[in-house]
Amino acid sequence: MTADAKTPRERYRQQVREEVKQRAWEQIAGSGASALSLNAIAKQLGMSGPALYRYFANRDELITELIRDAYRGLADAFTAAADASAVAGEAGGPRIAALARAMRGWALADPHRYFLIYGTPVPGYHAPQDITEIAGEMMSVLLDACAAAGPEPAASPEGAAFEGHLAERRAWAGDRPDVREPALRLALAFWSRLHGVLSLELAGHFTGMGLDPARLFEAEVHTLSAGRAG
Amino acid sequence: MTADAKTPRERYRQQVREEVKQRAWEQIAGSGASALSLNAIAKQLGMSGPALYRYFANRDELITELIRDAYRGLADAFTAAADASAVAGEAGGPRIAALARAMRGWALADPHRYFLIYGTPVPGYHAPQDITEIAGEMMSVLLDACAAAGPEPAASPEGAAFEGHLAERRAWAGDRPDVREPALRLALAFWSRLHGVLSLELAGHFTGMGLDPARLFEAEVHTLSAGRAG
DNA sequence: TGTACATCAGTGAACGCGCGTTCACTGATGTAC
DNA sequence: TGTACATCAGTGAACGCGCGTTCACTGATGTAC
Repeated sequence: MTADAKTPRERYRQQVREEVKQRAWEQIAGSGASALSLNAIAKQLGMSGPALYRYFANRDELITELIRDAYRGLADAFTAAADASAVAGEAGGPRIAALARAMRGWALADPHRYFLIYGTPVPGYHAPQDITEIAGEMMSVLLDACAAAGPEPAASPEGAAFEGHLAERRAWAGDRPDVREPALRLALAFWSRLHGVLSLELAGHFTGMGLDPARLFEAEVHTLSAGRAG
Repeated sequence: MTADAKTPRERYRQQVREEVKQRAWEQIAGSGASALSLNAIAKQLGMSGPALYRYFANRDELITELIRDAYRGLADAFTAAADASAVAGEAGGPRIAALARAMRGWALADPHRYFLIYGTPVPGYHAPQDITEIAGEMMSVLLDACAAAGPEPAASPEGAAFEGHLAERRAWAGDRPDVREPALRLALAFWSRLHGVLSLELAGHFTGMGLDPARLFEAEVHTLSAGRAG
């Protein structure tokens, strides 16, 4: 009953599913996610259109699977970066910077995969719960790094008020009393700032301006990680 | 030859064009930009499909027009907010905060319009030059506010190095020697941070977490505008 | 080891659909004398 | 003011296309005795 104990048929099934998804990604890279066509994928695989219905119930299931894989990939990239950082003896700011760079590297490796998660939302689409859980897993790795960086409580009254708000809305961080509000705040800044600079880069808004996206990204990383314990 | 000296036919033409665009927006709001269909728009307007070709050369021209209008709208919102802020006697931080809130208000009024500019890029699409110019006009209003806020040069070596990079890549700011590098830096932070928090909000990533997007936005506005001359 | 049966991958035809776009045409509106 | 002509909005038919999906079927692979 282990994952390896598969019949040849099951193994083959899974292999074809993977090939279908790979072609799907190629198609998305070429013409966008909305243009994804089951028939076109089948043709590229040398089979007839209806054959794909042996592997996916319909088009929506394939897309959901792609989104799930995208989340899974980003979560794994985060985990791998955190582990490597730990092995290297980093913590605090350097650990946060490592996560940031892992995020950018993952996004640059396949921008369409990134946009499938964080791009224009598909009207009417709601991610199934297991995908939400993967997103939570990702956030958990980030929260570990942020908590370990020992961020100071906000100095300004506005900042303190914001942390008060976060104290009331802690559900998204899971049941983790060790993660204090300054860490929540740092994690949210990490997420939204890096997403901001990264999505502008991936969409090409900087290249038209003659700016170097890598330096803009590093500048934001610096604001998040500089002077943190580690 | 003024804009008002229009023949009735020209006036009617323009009016129908506007109606077409309005229906196009409604359709985008309902099923996304990629599902925009000329035939469906025509049906909603009570005319046959081919009739639209009297008003738009093809589907691409209509989409480009929508994108142009979106940029125009955001630029106008910026200008209006800057003017109102000036009338109110604000400058520095408050002026920057006013621009930020104008940006959010504009985006919330029609999220799809926002995503048409800043969402997932359409593969192969390149905006015509006049659209780039509108983007520059928008940036110019932002730069005015940033320069007037008198931001201090970066304190850290990394920050200084970044400003050195910006000094070499000033083309996007136009020929404006009055705008120093700290102002460029502030404008880029404004743009990327607010886009980050705003696009996560519009895509619904916060609501699932139980967070209040308005407070997250204001927290970022605070980092950009607090303690600035004004 | 061989036979009988069940499982399942893949095919080809078909359904209904909506798309963008072209074309030749009708009929109303505007213009010139 | 009236007539002749040009302009132009809008129609309906048609083209070719690709889509998602269903269905009844063939043939290969695996399973049970």
